[in-house]
Amino acid sequence: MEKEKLEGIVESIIFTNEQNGYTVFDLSADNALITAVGYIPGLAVGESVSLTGEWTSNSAYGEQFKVEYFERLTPKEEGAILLYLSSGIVKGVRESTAKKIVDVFGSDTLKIISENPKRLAEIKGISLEKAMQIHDSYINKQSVQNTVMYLQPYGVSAEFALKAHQELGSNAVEIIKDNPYILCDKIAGISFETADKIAKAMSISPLHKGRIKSGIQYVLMQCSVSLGHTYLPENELISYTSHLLGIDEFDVENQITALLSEKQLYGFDTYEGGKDYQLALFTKAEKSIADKLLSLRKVPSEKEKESLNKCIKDSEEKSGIQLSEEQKSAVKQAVFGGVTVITGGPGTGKTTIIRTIIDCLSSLDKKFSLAAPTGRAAKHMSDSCGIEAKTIHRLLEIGYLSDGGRPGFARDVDNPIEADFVIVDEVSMVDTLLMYSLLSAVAPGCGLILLGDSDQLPSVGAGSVLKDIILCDMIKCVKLTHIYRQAAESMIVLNAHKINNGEMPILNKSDNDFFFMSRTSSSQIADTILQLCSGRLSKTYGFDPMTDIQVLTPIKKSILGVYNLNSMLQEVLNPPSINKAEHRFGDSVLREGDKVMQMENNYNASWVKGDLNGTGVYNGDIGVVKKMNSHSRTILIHFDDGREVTYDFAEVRELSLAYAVTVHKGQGSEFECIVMPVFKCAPLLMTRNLFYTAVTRAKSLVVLVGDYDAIGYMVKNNSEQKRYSGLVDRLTENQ
DNA sequence: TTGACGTC
Repeated sequence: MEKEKLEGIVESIIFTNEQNGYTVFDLSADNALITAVGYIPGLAVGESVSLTGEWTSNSAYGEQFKVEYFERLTPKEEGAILLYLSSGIVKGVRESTAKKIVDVFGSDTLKIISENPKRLAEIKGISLEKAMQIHDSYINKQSVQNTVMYLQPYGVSAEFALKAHQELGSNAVEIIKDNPYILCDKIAGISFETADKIAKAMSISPLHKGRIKSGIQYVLMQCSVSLGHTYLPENELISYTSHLLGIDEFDVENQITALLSEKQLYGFDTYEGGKDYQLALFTKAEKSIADKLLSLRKVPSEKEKESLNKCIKDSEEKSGIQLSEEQKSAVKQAVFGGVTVITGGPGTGKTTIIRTIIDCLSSLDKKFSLAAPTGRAAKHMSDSCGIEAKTIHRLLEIGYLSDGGRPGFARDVDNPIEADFVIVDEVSMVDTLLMYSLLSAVAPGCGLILLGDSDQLPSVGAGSVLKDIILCDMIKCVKLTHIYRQAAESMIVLNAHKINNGEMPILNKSDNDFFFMSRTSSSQIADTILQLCSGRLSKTYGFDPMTDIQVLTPIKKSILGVYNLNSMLQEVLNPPSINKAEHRFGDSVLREGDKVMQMENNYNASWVKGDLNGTGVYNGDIGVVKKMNSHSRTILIHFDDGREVTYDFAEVRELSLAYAVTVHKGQGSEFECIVMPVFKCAPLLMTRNLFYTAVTRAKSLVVLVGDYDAIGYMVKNNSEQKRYSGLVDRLTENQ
């Protein structure tokens, strides 16, 4: 996006969050009234500001200018100064006082307030005490401004500069000059590179202690982000850090010791006699997860288990599905075992078990909440259980905390989830920090049921929580192995097992359901996928390209990414026509008849479903573009559960074409037919888990298109097992 | 390189 610069006068303040300075206001610039949003604390009507940022469109409020950097132009002439002081921006000064001061000091007013405040007391009605109070209030406002202005040239946006000022106080600039690294240590969102840039500009020594300490923590953080580690072995930490900072390993070791005594870092002895080092954040998270899981455990009594026999029987009659002994015992354990993990591959009956558990909990009059890590997985859970499931973030009520405005969860230790049971699906995608937040919000005594398949996609964030819980052998895990799906003898299931064992799948056996088409270039792969989806598969198998066939790909960008495949698929599956209205926005087009997915939560959108109506469309909802109206600038979307929602053209950015989706979004859903490009992309994504997940989304047909060697690479790449995580040790120590 | 989230 192109950065734009605007200058103008603040016309009115629409909203201010006093805690964090987030402000919504109208600005008159170039004879137009503009709504702008951004972090500008204490902004007042009448102020002149210069804003840098970009245009955004907000679903509920339309076009808005999002401010990243700002400059307040200090008012120079008397009228402007009077307006400025009258706005209430300086504590202790209202309109009448402002007028008195400006009458006396004219255009020197602000200079007097900041440099020679005693002179204010010359004015009748202003005591010396009040004069000093006015001075302090004005200087404090200036210090916010100074911090923002000092940090902006280094690429720190107003939002983060403000956080720095809040954290460091009115001497922020002095403190930063003394040790710029305090910025990346204390303010989430300011990077080590930014702090290092400021330090370089000030010629701070590369051996500055603050620099080395921050470097160590930065390396640990980077390794968690890019590799999923929650700690690093000593030798790796020292060598990466000394490399990054261009200093001696010995100097790094010294500061590790310092960080340990400051409790910023924790050390753990390894079995081999070495040391592992972990950021305090992850130590706390892993310790809490372990403590909570262990404390939730209960051993169900025989009497309790028997008491469920009738509920289970009723549930079986209702669904017409007979549960095996293995499944019945899983249900009993889940209902009375405090905390239970249920794992199993596709077709092993997890959905049947969740439904039965829900029936039992309902008949016991228990309150329960359902959740999953991605929007699409939550949607799938809702559909298969007939009860609303939320993303974990939504269950925890993500929002802005009152203390400083960082995003945070409203549900926590002090305000736990109001339920007797919390049931979470697709737990393999839950990372350490999210699990920590989730478990913190689970009240003592609340039942916890975790379901997942540890062979499927791991979390994007650090840790391998589900694998660790299974591995530690301290929490009751029910492992479902029997495959109930009618396709038990199909090649899809057989190949899924082969992939899991690191073997090549069997391809192209005649009369079967697992095919590979060799294509060398990206454009050949894309062309073949288009042919398959637009005709070949529906001719041969009778699949409906809109509902039965799903293209899954690992990435979003490049020729074989979601964006491009979607626009190519749109061309063949729903081509332009004079009968179909369309709407262009950004690089994309939406046309009547298109298959779309809602990509973010919109709590305000209202829907209609027959006689019913309500509000809210959520990330992962899938639908079809029914009608477009270029006069009212609206689009009607028909969602697959029957809800109809009218989108304003400005809201259309929340939608994306859904002919192709990422494998990550596909986890949790099933489709008749999967078409997947197999090609060399980012090695971190070319994993066995990803390939296994994609393949097992298919109920009756898998078609792989591309490079045979890429399949081999994915099958062999089980890099996810190489994540360093301390959770197993926390779960098993002291037991 | 994948996911989640948002104050008028």
